[in-house]
Amino acid sequence: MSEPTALEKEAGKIVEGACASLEACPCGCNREATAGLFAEMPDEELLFDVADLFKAFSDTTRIKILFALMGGGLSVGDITAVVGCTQSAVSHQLRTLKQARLVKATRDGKNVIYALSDDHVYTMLAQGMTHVCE
Amino acid sequence: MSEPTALEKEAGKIVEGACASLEACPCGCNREATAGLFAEMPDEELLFDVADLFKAFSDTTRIKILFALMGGGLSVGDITAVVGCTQSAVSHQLRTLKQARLVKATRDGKNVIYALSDDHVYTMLAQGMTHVCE
DNA sequence: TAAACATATGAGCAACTGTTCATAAGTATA
DNA sequence: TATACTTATGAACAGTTGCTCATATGTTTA
Repeated sequence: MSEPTALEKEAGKIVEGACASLEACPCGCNREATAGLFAEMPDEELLFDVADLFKAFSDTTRIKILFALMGGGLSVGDITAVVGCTQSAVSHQLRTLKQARLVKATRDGKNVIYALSDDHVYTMLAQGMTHVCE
Repeated sequence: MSEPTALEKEAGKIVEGACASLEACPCGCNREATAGLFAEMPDEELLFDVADLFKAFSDTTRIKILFALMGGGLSVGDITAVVGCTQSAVSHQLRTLKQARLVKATRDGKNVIYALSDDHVYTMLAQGMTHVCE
C-alpha cells in the first residue's frame, strides 16, 4: 500500500495508544479492569450480539453488497448486476443484512432501494478493508 | 448508553461525513468512483479476505477470547478459565485467531502467552462493541 | 383487470463450523 | 529419565450457512 488515504490517517487517531492501558470496557458499560483483566466478562448476550454483528460482515456476497452500497443507495436489480449472482441469493442476503440493521430499505415504485443504515457500517467496512490492505 | 466514552468520541471523528460523498475506495487502492458507484468491484481476493477477517470475529467464543486479551496477554490456561469452555475448544479457536493474524503467541516456559497482534484488532473490537451498545 | 416487471420467500441440499473426546507433542522438575 | 503439567491436534458429529429452483407477493402500466 503506497500513500495512506485520508481515511487511514483519520483511523490512526482512534488507534494511538489505545491498547497500552485498558482501564474501562470500550463498550461504554463502565466495567473496570483490575490487574489488566476485567473482573468479569460482559453479559453473554452482549458478546453474542457483537459476534452476530461481525457475522453479518463475514460473507463475500454480503461484503460485495455493502461495498456497492458505500457509493449510495441501489435497487435490488442494480445490486444483483454488480454482485454477479442470482437475484434470489441477493435478496436472501439483503434480508440478513436488514435483520442485522446494516442496511435499510425504502420502496420507490416497483423498486426497493437499499442503503447502508448508518455511518457506523461504513466505518467498520473501511476499517476491515484498511486492515486487510496493510 | 449514558455518557459517551473517550473512545467513542474518538471514533466519532473518523465517521463524520464519511458516507456523504465517496470518491475513492477506502481500502487505499485508489479505485475511483463514477456516479456514486465504483466502476468495478475490488478483486475477488480482497473481498474474500475482508469477509474472512470479519469471520474471525464472528463467534462468541472467539469474541470472549479477544475481549479477555484486550487487557493484555494471557496463557491458554487463563483464557480457558475466563472463557468457560474446554481447553481444546479454546486451543482450536486460538489457532483460528492466529491464522487470521488477530493474535500472536509467545512461549513462556510451559505456558504459551497469547496477545492481540496489533491495535487494529483492538480498534475493530471496540468499534463492534460500540455499535452494538448504541 | 390482465400482463409485465421487481422483489421476497420457502424447501432442499451440499459445504462449512464449533464442539467434544481422546491423545500427541512440548517443557519443566524430581 | 520418569512424571506432571501445559498446549496442540485429529476424528467425529450436530448445527448452521448460503446457494439454487420454484413460486408467491407487490407494483405499475396497458
